Amino acid sequence: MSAIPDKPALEGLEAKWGETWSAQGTYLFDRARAAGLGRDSVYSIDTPPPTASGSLHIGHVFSYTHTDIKARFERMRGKKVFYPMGWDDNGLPTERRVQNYYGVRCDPSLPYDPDFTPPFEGGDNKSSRAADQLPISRRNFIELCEKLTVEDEKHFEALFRQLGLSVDWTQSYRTISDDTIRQSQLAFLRGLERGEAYQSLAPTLWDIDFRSAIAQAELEDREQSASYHTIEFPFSDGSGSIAIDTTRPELLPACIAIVTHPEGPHKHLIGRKVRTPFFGAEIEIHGHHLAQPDKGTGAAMVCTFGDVTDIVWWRELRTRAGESLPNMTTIGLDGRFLAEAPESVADAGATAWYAEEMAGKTVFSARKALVEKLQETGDMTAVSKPFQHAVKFFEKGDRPLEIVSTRQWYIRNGARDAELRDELLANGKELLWHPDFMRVRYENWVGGLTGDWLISRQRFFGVPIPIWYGLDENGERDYDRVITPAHDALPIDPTTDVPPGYTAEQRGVAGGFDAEKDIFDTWATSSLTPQLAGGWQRDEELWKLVAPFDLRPQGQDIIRTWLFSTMLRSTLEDRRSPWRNAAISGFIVDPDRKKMSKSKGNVVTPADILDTHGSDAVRYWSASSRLGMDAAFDPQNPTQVKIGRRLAIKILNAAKFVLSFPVPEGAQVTHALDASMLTALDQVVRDATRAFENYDQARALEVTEAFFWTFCDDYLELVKERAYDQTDVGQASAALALRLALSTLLRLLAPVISFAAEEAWSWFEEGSIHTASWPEPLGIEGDPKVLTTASEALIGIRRAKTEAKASQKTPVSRATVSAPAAKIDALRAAADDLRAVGRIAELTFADADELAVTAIELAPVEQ
RNA sequence: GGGCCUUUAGCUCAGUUGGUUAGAGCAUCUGGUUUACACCCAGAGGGUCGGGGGUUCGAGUCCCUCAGGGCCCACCA
Repeated sequence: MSAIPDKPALEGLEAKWGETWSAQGTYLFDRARAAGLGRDSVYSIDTPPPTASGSLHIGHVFSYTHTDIKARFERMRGKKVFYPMGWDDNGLPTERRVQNYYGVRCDPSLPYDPDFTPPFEGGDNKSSRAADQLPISRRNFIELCEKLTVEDEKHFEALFRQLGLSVDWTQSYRTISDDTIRQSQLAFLRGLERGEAYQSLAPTLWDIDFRSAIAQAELEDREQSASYHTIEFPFSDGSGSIAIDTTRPELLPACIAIVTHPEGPHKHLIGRKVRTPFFGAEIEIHGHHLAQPDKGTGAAMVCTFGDVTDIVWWRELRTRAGESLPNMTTIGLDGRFLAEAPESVADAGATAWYAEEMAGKTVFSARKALVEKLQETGDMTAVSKPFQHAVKFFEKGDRPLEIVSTRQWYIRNGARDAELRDELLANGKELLWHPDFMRVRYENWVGGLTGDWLISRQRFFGVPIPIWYGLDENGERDYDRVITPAHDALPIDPTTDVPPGYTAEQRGVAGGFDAEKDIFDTWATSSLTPQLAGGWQRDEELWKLVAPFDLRPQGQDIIRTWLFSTMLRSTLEDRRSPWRNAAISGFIVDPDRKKMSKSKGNVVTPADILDTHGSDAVRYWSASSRLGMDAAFDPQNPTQVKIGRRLAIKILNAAKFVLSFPVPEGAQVTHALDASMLTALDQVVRDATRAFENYDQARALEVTEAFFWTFCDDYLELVKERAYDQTDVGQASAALALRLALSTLLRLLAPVISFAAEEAWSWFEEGSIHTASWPEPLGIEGDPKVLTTASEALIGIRRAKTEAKASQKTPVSRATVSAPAAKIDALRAAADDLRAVGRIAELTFADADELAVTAIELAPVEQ
């Protein structure tokens, strides 16, 4: 126990208690006890690993606090809380930050330089030109990634500690650690052995700047300006032409077909042959239901590949001869046109013109050149005014995606497997969602999947795909001969490790082997966070104690990525949901209801807010919003934060006051008013407990807070004279009731107002409030009406004094409270306290329909 | 085009299975106050519950419909 300060204050509580909790191991997972008691004694949390290289924003504070509140509640209820923290170091954000911070870029062809030092440190986040970045080896690059993420993680941890997250910091993982790489590679190999992972050469959504394939879940639409270009395709028999509209005229050399609706206005042309204007490739007009009769001219050109519909047509259409359509690649992996025109181009002059005017150019420049040419030849008859239309982008990319054919690794996700899809939906139904309607977003996503999950990325910093390929006698990769490492050899890097049965000298030579150089998409590892945190295939005893996890907290924006992919991996590996509950936080909007984002410049740093208002205040603001609901935050005037701060200060002051009343030995609650208050408090305990159980921390806080203010403003005012006066027979009862209520209220508030509650607790109890037992109803039987009626009368007395413009301390010589008979009994039970608080010499009661102060006589003011 | 959420006082939000006169905090106004708390206390004013229709003895609450705000998915010639 510590001494009660003269002037309780919030300042310094974060540092003081943060150190104490850390030193005393308050939040450590008690694994030994948990092992003795079994899985049901544990509450395990699959904490979202923040992107280490990302910036902290107020949204982190918001959603992580929701989780912490639940963790603290479960801990006080006696659960052994497994609350780890992970760091997501993988992925493009880290690569990009390292490039700018150190002024380097990765060139995998360069050898490792053990003495390398970067050109500089601390570069800003503006993207610098690739030409200004020093090329370094992959290993050097990865070392810089590791160095910088460790620094970034320290900042996150400091903030999370200041916020008061009750994380067990000894249970942490990094997505780039050896353990993680091993588990990630192992999960992949097991999937490969079960036939869930496979490679495929297919059209792929491709980001030309990152030079990597990307997955459906990473797509986003953006509005782009475009124009319809009308192009005439002459019939091969010379009998006229058919017009099409396109926004991608530069893909004309890759045009492989014309498509129109089987019931549309051009249906009579289906099967006829046309030639691509200028380039002269002979193609056929096909019918397909996806061709919309009312769009453009009613006919469209099919190119390899302008958009995802082109992929469908390329796959599904057949010529009259029954042949599938060719893949005429024109755009390279760098987004520039290839050196040579596709072989379908029949016109020699056009082939030469292509090599001169389109080869090596970007989409934009090639389009300009070809449009001019086709206008010159008269094949392009019209160009519409620019309009806005949605184009697919990589969510982290800067230019529209192209579609190129590449060989990639995939994991089955139910898109083409009804049985798996149904299993994923069934597992989603068993999961308890908070709020429940979030399940629909998951179901929509699962139901709308168009392809398996593309997990390979042509990047550098991440988990290597742990395989090699056998090389044939010509030194070419034989994709059918995938060589895998033994499970106990993991983790491996195939670019430096040698596959079983080979020697290092056989790397890259005929009959030898070749490493897969791609890495896994960051989600392919993040989808394993329960396994990473819970010791899957590393510490099976721990895994049995924590899995399936009790809680997955996360934002609703990553249901399609993180939640879905984690569900998928668990379903494939264990045929079950990885968690019992999913708590989905809303996001933070500014006062204009716009989503906060860096580009809009309305992001405030959470450290400033915490410093200015205190962690309890910010925790209160977070707790006030229900799960799934967006919360407004105005950095200029954070109203809810200020209210939280006021509550925290009030808690300290009220506790100090209550503790100033001595509780005599053997004290009993004997006074009707005290029993009444404690009975009402029991109901608050029941309501708040049920709300916390149901993941409704906002309601738990609301009912507790409402009672707390009534407790301070009415009950405490009513009994303070009696509690102080040791000659009063009711003193012991009041002092004890106050003490019991304080103890209960502090524990009810501790999950939210964690620092102030701990501070006040330390004034009269040993040990941390956060490991104290959750309050149970006291069961003292009182009449709740006594307190509510006394409060009503008190308000009447106050109003009378306010209307007389008198001080509340003004003595009253006589007062009459009129009330219905039923209430008068309650008033009589509290008459002594009412007289004391109102300074009323003579208090009488009279019958009336409604409770009111019907007569009051203020004592003359002494001159 | 499909789906989900949302609309209650100037602002931020409660309002449980339908049940008296719709609540809280902030803001506003009027007062008080210096031995728990000025980071305080008391009191007051303020709402056609987005619009319309329906079910019901009774609707903020249930149903239909329209509109505003937000998000997700689809479309992308």
